[in-house]
Amino acid sequence: MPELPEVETMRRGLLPIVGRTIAAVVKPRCARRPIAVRPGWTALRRRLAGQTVADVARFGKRVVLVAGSGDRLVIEPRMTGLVVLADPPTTDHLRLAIGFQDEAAPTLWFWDRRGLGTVTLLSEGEYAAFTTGGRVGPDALAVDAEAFRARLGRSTLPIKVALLDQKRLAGIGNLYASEACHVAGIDPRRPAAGLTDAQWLRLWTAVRDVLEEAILCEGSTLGDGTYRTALGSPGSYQNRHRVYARTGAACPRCQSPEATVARIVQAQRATFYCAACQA
DNA sequence: CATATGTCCTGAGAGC
DNA sequence: TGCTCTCAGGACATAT
Repeated sequence: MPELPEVETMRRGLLPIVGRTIAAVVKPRCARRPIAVRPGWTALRRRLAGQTVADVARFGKRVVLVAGSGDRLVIEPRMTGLVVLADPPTTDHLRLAIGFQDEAAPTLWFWDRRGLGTVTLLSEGEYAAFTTGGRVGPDALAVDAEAFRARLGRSTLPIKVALLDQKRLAGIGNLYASEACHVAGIDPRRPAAGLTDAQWLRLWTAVRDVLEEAILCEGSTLGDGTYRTALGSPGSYQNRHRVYARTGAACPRCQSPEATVARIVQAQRATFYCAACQA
């Protein structure tokens, strides 16, 4: 499931399209129900065709293609979406194709097996309103320690559940929330509002360290093998997971056979942690 | 307002 | 073997 590091990796892999001119916006044949495209395919074609790609940005877990006009094409991969310049994993589940005037340039594909992803075209003003309007919080890598605490610290929710709330901070998903709590040595069940000063600093640092290390590893390709970089290669951070999906394994910090990774459910999502060293 | 729950979706894997 | 069932979880609508 693409979270901040996976989406940032996609973004970086898409940078070769900056400066290219969009020739066509295509809705691929799709045997299944098409994904949500707002405000509609006709508007996408009319407003994007002929536009130069000025930048490829990221906001939380969304990829943002910035057109020369100022329009932003916001792509949300959600669970199984991929934005690639390479061949998609399969020839079905193709959701969007963008071709460029340079015929040698590869096509940009949005592929999404489960079809939960969305594509939304926003004007410059609409995008500004979206990123500052309170529906989504600031990017998890864009906040300092004080802002990090301010966004999370008033909640009585378990800290791991609060980390998942995109209205507080954008970009952290289920995998990296568990990993960050482990690195910080904090029990994921602890109410956010009860963390100590030292724990807030450790958690802010851990979130940054985990996300940045995962970006360097080009994200996590899980067992289903779905996630790929924009050029089609898998990530490698799954080899460094400390607790995620490692139920029963020895805790990498305790290094003791008695201290094993536990799996619990919080807010209908799996949480992994070590009861021995996460207080 | 804050928090909780149900919904969407496909395919892998378990269990019989 | 082949069927059915469960599960994975990001974001949002709706309920409390």
